[in-house]
Amino acid sequence: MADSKKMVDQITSMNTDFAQWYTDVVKKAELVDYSGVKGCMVIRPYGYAIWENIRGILDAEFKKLGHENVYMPLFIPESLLKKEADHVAGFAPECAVVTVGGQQQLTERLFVRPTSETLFCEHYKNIIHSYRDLPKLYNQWCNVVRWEKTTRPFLRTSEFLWQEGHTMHETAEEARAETLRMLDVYTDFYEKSLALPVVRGRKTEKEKFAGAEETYTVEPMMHNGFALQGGTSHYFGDGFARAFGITFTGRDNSVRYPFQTSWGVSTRIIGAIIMSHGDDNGLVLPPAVAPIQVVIIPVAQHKPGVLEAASAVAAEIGKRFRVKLDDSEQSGGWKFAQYEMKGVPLRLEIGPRDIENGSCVLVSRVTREKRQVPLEGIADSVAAALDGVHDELYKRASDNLAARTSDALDYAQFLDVAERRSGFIRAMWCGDAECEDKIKNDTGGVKSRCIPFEEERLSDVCVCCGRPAKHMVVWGRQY
RNA sequence: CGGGGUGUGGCACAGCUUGGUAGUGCGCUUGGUUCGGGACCAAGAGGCCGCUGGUUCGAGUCCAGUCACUCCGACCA
Repeated sequence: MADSKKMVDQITSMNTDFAQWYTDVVKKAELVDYSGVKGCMVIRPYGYAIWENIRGILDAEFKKLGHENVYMPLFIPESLLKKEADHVAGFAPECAVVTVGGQQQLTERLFVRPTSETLFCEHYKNIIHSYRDLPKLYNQWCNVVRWEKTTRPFLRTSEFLWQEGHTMHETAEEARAETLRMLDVYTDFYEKSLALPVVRGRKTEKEKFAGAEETYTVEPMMHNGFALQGGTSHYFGDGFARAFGITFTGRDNSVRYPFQTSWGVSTRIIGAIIMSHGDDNGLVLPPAVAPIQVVIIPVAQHKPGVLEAASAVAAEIGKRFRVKLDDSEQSGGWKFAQYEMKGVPLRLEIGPRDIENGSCVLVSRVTREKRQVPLEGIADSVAAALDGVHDELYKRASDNLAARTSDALDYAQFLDVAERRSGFIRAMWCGDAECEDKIKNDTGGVKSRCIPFEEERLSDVCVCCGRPAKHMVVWGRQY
C-alpha cells in the first residue's frame, strides 16, 4: 500500500524521522494550517475542538476552587513591563512591539503581552486595599505573543493560546499553598484527562520563570524520550507587589504587601498529546478531550436498514458521548483510515451482518482490536471501551516513562546514558548553575527538568563536579 | 542569529542540465457501479510556475536580488 499513489495520505514513520512524523500528523489530522504570518498557525476546527475540551475541563476545575475569569488588555506599555527588573529582562527580547497607532507614532511603545503579570499587578493595585479584599483568584483565557526564532505547530508558535491564573494572597503560606494546589490541578488533568503521567517538581534557579521565587512544573515524556514543560505554577513572593506598590491594610492595621502566584498551560498541551500518544497511523486522542469519542461507520450503507440502524445507535450513545455518524459516500476502508489518522478513540462498525445478529463491532484506536458487541446496552459497552482506551494509553505512556528513565551515579555514566538513550536521567546535583551549564554543553542539550517532589538520595555527591549533593534532579532534553 | 532544504492547479511531485509558452498521481465536480481495511468506470473543471529585475525574438527553465515556508542548532510555554 506504500506505492506512490498513496503518498498524499502517508505519514512518515516515527522511527524514520520523529519531527517529520509530528508535522505529518498535525497536517493529516487536520489540526492546523500554516498561515501567512510567520510562526503563527491557523487552528482548524478539529484542533480547536480539542482545545475547547481542554479548556472546558480545566475551566470547570478552576471555578470549583473559586477562581474567576477576567480579561486583560492585549498591550502592555513599556513602562509597565519594566517595573519588575527580572521580568522585563526575561521577556523583552522576545516581544512584539507596537510603535504606531493609526497614522501616529506612539509616545510610548506598546508591547504585545507575552504574559500578563504586569497587567494584573497594575489592576490589583487599584482593587486591593484591605485583607478583606484577599485572596484575589483571577484567571484569564487569552492569546499571547512571543517572537520565537523557530516555530513548530502547537509546541512553539509566535502566538499561542493559554490560560494564565494570577492570584494574590494575604500570606506567603497561603500563596505557596495555592501554587502547589494548582500544580495538583494540572497533574490530575494530565493523568485523568490526558492519560499522561508526569514528573512533578521544582525548577532550578536557572530554569525558573523570570521574576518568580519558585517555579513548579509538570513534565510528561514524549514518545522519543524528550520532555515537554507541560504546565507551570509560580510562587512570586511579594516581589511584584513591591515593584508595583500593591499594598493592603492587614488585620493588625499595618501596611502589607500581598503574596502572589501565577500558573498556566497552553495549546502546547495539544503537542504533548500528539507526541506521547500518537503512532504511525496518526493521532491518538485520550477520550476525555477527543472531539469525536466514537465514530460510527455504517458498512454497506445503501442496503436497506443499515443507515436506520446506525442512526439509532448514534442517537442512543449520543446521549452520553460525543459521537459522529459518517454516512458520507466514501468507502469503508477510507473512513477507517481517516478516523484513525484523526485519532478517534473508538470506532463502531455496523453492517447487515451485525443487524442480523443484533450486534456491532467496536474497534479501539490504540490496540486496533475488533470486538463484536451486542447492541443491547451498547452505551455501557462504549463507556467501558472508552475507559479501556484511556487506561491503555496511560499504561503505555507510563511504560515509556519508566523504560526511558535511568539513574546516573557518576559523570561518565551520565554522559554515556545521555549519548545512548533519549529519556530522563536521575542524578544528584550540587545546586550550582555552572554544573547545569556544563552538563548542557557536554551533552548537547540535556537540561535540568526539575527537582522532583519524590527525591531519592542516589549518592552524596554531585554527578557533575563531585562536590556534596543538595538535590536529586531529573535531567532530559526538551521540546 | 548560524547551517541545510523547498517554493510549479487544493495536495505530493516531474519538467530546468541542453530556453520554444506546462504535465503526472491524488483530491475536486457530474453520472453510474460499489462498500466488513485507503473501490472502479466515464466525462469535466482548475495553473499570476513564490516575487522583482535582468539576458533573449522568446524564460517554469539561464543570471541577480528578494520574500516565504520548513528542518537542525542557540532561546523559550
